[in-house]
Amino acid sequence: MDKTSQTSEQNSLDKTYQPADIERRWAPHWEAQGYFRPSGQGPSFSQMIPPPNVTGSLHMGHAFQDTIMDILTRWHRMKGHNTLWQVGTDHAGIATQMLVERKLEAEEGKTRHDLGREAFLDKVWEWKAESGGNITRQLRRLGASVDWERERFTMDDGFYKAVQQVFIRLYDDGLIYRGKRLVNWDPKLHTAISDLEVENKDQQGQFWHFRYPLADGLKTRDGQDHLVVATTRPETLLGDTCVAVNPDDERYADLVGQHVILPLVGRRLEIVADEHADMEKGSGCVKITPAHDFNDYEVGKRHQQPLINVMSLSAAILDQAQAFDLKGQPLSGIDTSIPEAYRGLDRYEARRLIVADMEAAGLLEQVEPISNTLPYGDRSGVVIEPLLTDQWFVRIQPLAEPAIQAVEAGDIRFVPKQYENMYFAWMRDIQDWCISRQLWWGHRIPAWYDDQGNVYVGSDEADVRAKYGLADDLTLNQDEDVLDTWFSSGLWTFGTLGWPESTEALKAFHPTNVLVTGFDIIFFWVARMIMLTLHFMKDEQGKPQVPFRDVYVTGLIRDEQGQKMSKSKGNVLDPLDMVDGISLEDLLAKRTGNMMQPQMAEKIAKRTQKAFPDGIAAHGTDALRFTLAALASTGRDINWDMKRLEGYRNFCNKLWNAARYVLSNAEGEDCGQHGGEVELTLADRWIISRLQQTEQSVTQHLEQYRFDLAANTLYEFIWNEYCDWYLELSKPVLWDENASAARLRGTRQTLVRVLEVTLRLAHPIMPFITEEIWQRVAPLAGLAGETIMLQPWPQADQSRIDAAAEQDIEWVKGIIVAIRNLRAEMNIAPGKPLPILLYKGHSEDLRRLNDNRVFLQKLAKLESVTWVEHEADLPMSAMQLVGEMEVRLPMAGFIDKEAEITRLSKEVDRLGQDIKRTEGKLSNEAFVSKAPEAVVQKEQTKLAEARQAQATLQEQIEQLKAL
RNA sequence: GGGUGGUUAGCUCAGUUGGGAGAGCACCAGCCUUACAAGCUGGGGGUCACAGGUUCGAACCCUGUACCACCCA
Repeated sequence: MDKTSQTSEQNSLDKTYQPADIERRWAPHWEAQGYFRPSGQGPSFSQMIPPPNVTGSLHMGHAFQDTIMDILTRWHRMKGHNTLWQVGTDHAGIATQMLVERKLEAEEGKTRHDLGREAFLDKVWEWKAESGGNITRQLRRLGASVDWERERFTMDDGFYKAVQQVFIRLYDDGLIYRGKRLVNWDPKLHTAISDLEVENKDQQGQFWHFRYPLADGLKTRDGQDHLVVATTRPETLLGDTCVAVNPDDERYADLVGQHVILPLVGRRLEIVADEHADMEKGSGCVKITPAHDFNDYEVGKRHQQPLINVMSLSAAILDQAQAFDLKGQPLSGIDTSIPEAYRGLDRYEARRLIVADMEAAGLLEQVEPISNTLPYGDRSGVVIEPLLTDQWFVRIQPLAEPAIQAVEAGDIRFVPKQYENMYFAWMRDIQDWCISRQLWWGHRIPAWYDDQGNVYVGSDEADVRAKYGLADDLTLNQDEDVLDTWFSSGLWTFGTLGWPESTEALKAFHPTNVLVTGFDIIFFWVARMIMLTLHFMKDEQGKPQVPFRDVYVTGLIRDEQGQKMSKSKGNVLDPLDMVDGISLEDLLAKRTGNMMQPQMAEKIAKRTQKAFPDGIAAHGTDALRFTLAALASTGRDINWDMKRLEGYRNFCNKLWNAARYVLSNAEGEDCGQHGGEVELTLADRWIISRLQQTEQSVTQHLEQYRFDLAANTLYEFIWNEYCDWYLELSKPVLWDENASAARLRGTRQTLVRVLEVTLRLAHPIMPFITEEIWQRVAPLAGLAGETIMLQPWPQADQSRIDAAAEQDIEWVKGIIVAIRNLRAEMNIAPGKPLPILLYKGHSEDLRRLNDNRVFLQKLAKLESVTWVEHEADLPMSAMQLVGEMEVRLPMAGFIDKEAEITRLSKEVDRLGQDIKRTEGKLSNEAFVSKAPEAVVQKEQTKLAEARQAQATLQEQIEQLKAL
């Protein structure tokens, strides 16, 4: 884009702020100019985007985090740092595979097995090519200043190499092992999942109490010929191997070592003594099914029990059970037959039938309704089954230890700090991590097997043969499984910078400075990145490197009702719909189309119609970003509020119009950019002073990750100080035909320069509008530069903080507000010129009056201001106090006597309450003697002032009454 | 059951070593005042969840309770 054409085509800015056109011009321009690349100069600042799912789209949570990351990036870039924000996407194994499978089913009526592995993977890549641009398009629209030239994808060859390396090294270090273990098995998706992908849901369930007959004619102490065990999953009965009683339970002490007969099956089950049996619960006996329950597995291990698996990968009952020892080796000599009636039944059908059969056999003692929790797969939504399968695991303990220490030692800092506890709690109770997934889409495990089932780990077949000295004719088959997606994303910070090569990028940008992410992902990702990075990355002294210094944890964006946004609830908001706007029809189509549960569509449509009867208006990217920044407080939940967005869109408009005012008064005029004598008015010195404090404050808030406070500070300064007061104060100067050239120059210069600095301060939050305006304002401020985004970050100049000017302006504002009050309460038209008297003023008041008479007359619309020395010169008048000075408006023609008395009485009452409270404090001996001197002093001053003001007003009332 | 966070104006939320309760939006009244009606001016509105405690003084610190949310079992 040609910059000059852009500025010269239009002579003035549009009357209202039109973000769409501005944003579409600047985003591609910045990128094309290469402004997003690291400068190669100055200290490094780097962060990695948490890679979103490549085929997904950004939701509000992403927009929130990406905005924060961009604020940090732009801020550091302006501070002159060598800034890298690295972007990329994640292959998201299970999510993407499911999506493509569904599409395949819908479009071709085929399953992935119909296609075969290779053809299916081609389909996934096709889909990625088609939809993978979504995310990056959205990021660009949000103004994200990421270095697109370094964009990475977790399935890129280079990254895959890093993943392989990590796997191989961990295996060689003995930190990865393979074994037949119980895992969380998803019977619908046919894959193992990690504990983190399991969602536990409360529900009302049933506890079936079964009688297991004692073998060999034995009886319990109280004469029963059976033990009672209870279960929520009767179908697992088929895989029972023993019954446990508590070692301290005297009721069954003499039965330990004896047997019961497993009903329906007929197997003899040993009675074992184990702590796991809870004496208080039910009968105190518990059936043990080591192959189908995590707790039972541990019990079985303690008592050398076999593992008897009775379920298929689809959670149906097998035709014949499989028995294994604790090492996962097949066991012979155990009766693994399953009664014919149950063979092939789905787990729930089997449950019904087994309960019925037990009841028929008189072995069902009772059915107890209980509240329990069931584990669901977070992707499939079906109940997870603990299942004995061959899987790969990471031995986590040796990795967790240093990862805990890194946070304890402060090498990694969580912001807000409270999240460290969450991290510690999880890390200290961490289990080995199952990293294999029975999927096709993902990083294939670099392990090969020979016909004997021996395992060889290496980067490819040739490497394996060389490494293990295998004969060329030995047949090798690669493991069919892929790695958990989080295994690869755990390498994100260094894998994207070229590791395992020792690259310049790694040297410059690792460790990264900060990670911005949601708390829901601390375990999934943050913890794993810390563990893996510490293990693999060492600095030049060989000290383990952290992946990032700070972890800034954001809250979760919810809808207006505080509900989590989700596709199935139909309450998701696309950040770009906030930006561009969307009609109700399109929004409905978006929310109800392509649903996993179409029956929800009607309900969602209704809700959507109610929440957005007119669709969503366009607000622009800057307004969205500002809103997100303003919402970024330390809380855990953030309820999205369209009203806030609207408010901040209005704020953009305010800034826009302020710029229009400044430009209309400065363009083509002498703004001091070429030198010349400059005279600064009180208002000029005041706004410059306030600007320094704003710079200081915004910078400090950004340093502390308080984006909300930074945004508030900017809002406050721009609207309530620059616009409300300074622009108004500049008018009397600019419109004064007799104003000196130096004075005009000073005011124009201040208008322009303060705006220019403010734009830079606001740029990280609102990149587009600030750039657009800056292009016009910068030359007037005597600055050259291609873009605001490479200008220096403003630095406060302490010498320009001017307390005297601030006090004087407060005085001016006090008088103006007093007069506005009088007008409003006396119902006097805003434009009617008023004659004002000032009485009982001090010499300081007189000085201020003389200095600021013009400001007062213009801004308060005064006919005259008269300084009165003697009471005799005062006509009857309405009154407002400014400090001790009385601002008086003669009543003739303006004032309703009764109304004025009422108004003053209200004020007297209010002061009375203040006085009472302050007197109470000061009459408290303990307060006066124990509170700090300054606090007591303050209260005393306050009391004196309030008393005096009250007396003055009271006197005024008396005088009015006497009239 | 264990843990964490929260409860402040009608709504969404600030409140930084304890010292006169704030913002935006909404509401009421008046204004097209030559940057802005996406605006200007003025105004009403809160037992800071509840109960104790510490303190001269508590929205803030401590204890307990209730409710909400999330995490874990």
